[in-house]
Amino acid sequence: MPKASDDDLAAVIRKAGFRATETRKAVYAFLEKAKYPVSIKEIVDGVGEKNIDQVTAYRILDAFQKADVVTKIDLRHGHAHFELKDEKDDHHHVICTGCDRVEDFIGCESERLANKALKQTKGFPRITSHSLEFFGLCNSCVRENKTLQVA
Amino acid sequence: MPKASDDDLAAVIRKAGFRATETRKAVYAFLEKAKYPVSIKEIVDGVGEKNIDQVTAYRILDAFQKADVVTKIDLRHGHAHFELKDEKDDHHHVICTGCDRVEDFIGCESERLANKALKQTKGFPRITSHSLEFFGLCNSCVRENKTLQVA
DNA sequence: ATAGATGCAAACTATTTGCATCCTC
DNA sequence: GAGGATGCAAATAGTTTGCATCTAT
Repeated sequence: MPKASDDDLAAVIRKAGFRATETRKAVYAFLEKAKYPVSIKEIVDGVGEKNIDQVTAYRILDAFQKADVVTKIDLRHGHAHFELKDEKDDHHHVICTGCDRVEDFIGCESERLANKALKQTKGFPRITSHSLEFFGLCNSCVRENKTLQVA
Repeated sequence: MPKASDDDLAAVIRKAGFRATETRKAVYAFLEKAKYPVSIKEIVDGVGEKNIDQVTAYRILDAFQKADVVTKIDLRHGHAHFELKDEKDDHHHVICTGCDRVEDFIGCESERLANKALKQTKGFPRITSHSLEFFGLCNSCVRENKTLQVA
């Protein structure tokens, strides 16, 4: 993700169509430094300084999604996770069903697969988005002999 | 899905490791005739005759999942959808973000992609499951000029 | 008969809505 | 100043848990 310096941050947010409030800058900055998809709770806690309300977090994430700045991801944890959308690399995740480990992977070939899918369907003119995640037990969970969760 | 005649139903359920109760047979039969992934509410309503409790539905679906009989799917509708797992064709879905339309598609090449993913990760020995869904507006929603939902 | 299955009530978690107040443009 | 943004309280939705009762094996 292109690191927007704290100075440009406001500009980035305005370009997305929003007022560059402290709260939004804080949330955006937090998302920028997050290594993996974060939950609402992590955002609220992680923003630290500026105390932001959980409801506000939901609203900001919602707005960012609509502005195509953020992606909502289902890690099968029972609640949503979010990350900044990166136009260039369409990456996806490998998620451990035993612990919280998440790793990225790129090269999902979504265009090709989407076309393949469109050829098989009757009612869709085009695909606009997709989800793809892989699940498995990570090495340390395998060592600890954790059983595979249904997630 | 191999249609289990109402007679074999009990056997199928027992083989999965459960007691073949009326409730389970009803749920299984309903899943068998469902054309697309169904929600808990649809199951409870659809089973008709035998009034089953929502909680029981959750528990049965949970058990079926653990027995690898059922798959839980995220259509981005805010609640889970379920369908019978079909060993042979690993199919996925194209979901309209304007209405409830869902179509199937097969050939996700998950093995190849999963291997590709494993090569890029450091902490995972193998992939045990995956999710993949495509989203877009269906023809009639496009005609009605519905805006793309973030879902 | 016994352990698993079910129903009902109640708890819990995630997310959304209403409204008064605040702050950016 | 005006309209979008935020916080607080409260509602809603989905899902889970506890426990007494029932039933398939």
